[in-house]
Amino acid sequence: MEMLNVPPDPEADFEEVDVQPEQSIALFAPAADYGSSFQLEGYSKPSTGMVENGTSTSAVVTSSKPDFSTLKGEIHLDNLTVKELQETFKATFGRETSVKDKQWLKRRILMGLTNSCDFSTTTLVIKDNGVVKKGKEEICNNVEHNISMDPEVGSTSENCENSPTFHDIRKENHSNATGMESQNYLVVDNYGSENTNTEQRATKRARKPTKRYIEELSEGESRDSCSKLISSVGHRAYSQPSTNMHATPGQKVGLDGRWLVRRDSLGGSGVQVPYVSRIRRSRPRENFMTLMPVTSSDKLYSERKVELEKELKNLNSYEYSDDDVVTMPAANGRLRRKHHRPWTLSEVVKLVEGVAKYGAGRWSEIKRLAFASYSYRTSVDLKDKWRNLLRASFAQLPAEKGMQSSRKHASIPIPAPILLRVRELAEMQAQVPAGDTGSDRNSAHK
DNA sequence: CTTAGGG
DNA sequence: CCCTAAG
Repeated sequence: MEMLNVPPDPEADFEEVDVQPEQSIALFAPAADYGSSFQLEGYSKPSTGMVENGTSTSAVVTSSKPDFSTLKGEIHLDNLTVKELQETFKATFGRETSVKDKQWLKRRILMGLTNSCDFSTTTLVIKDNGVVKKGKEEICNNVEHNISMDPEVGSTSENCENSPTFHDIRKENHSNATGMESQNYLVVDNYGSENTNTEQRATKRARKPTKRYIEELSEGESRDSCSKLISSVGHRAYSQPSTNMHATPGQKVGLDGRWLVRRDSLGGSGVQVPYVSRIRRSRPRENFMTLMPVTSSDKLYSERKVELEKELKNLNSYEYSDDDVVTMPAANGRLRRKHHRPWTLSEVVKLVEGVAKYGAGRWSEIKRLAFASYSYRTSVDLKDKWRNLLRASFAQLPAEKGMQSSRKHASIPIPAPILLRVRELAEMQAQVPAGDTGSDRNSAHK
């Protein structure tokens, strides 16, 4: 999605624009990135705290908006001269560059300061259209060394083989055309796309964080960054991109988190966690904006906004039109939807009978045969309810006083006889472990 | 699509 | 009741 969401052309430039002949290597930052960033603050005037995190990045990106410039220590790459950019580059990568393309320099520096799991390539010498290595062992050693400092990064051998160098060289061969005209596009978008691409190769073997993790992390952090931004404290290290939607509603960045991808490392593991929006969980509509070709960015953004508003409206109307859907405040303050359909006694009885007949675990079967008329009960619901019944029965029966506590898991007070029956079934089925065809149980139970 | 389990 | 990894 991220790929689709960004303008077609500018985005491809991760390979195309970025990988310019002379410096395909520079993509990758010094190994201990955070470390070096911090050091930078010490001796490198231009790069002081500049862009080691998303907030700063968006600050740079949205430099047309003065709001960010108030952040102490922030430097807008946009405002730097070529020479200054070159100095920053040097401070960042530990080597000189003769590139005069500001856009290119800016992007490199952004990447350099934001990547956290890449390796130093300073042992490489860049020359004309090629990359000359000082020696393979040397590089690998270097990589190894870096890895040893970061136990979470993937295998050494892979990193040597899949060194960014080779990828980049390869890429630059097949596409270089679209290049420059895209330069005026949002850096953030480029940033995002690069992340996506880089992620694929750099962390190929790392386990992908779950969608949920990503979303929740994103949410938490965007909240974070908002507050941090407002208070404007000096903690750049943890603030995140996609901030001030409030300050600048028409802002290109972040009305919809889906076209932002930030590059964070997951608990220092080097796994990259994209920044996503959690607005909608259902399937996207077919002709959703994100699939539209981009012609004019102004048009794009306004339409996006409209679309977003629609989306929100749908969401709301849905929640309020459906009797069974209520929003409940969750512990963390967010709203959570809940379909609450209290189990009726007859349903419980049906369930218990179903279990008796077909056996616990055959939820879909029970649902199909005994709950045909209760479309809202899914097999998962049955399973959940059974679990709760078990808990209730074992917790409550020994002493009839447990009544109150047992309701914790049961929507309705379950009559003791039923609970007894539940328990009976549970014990019986525990003795005769499943694995046979339900028919046995069926007959066994009259 | 189901199941099983954690949240 | 929700979510999601496994199968």
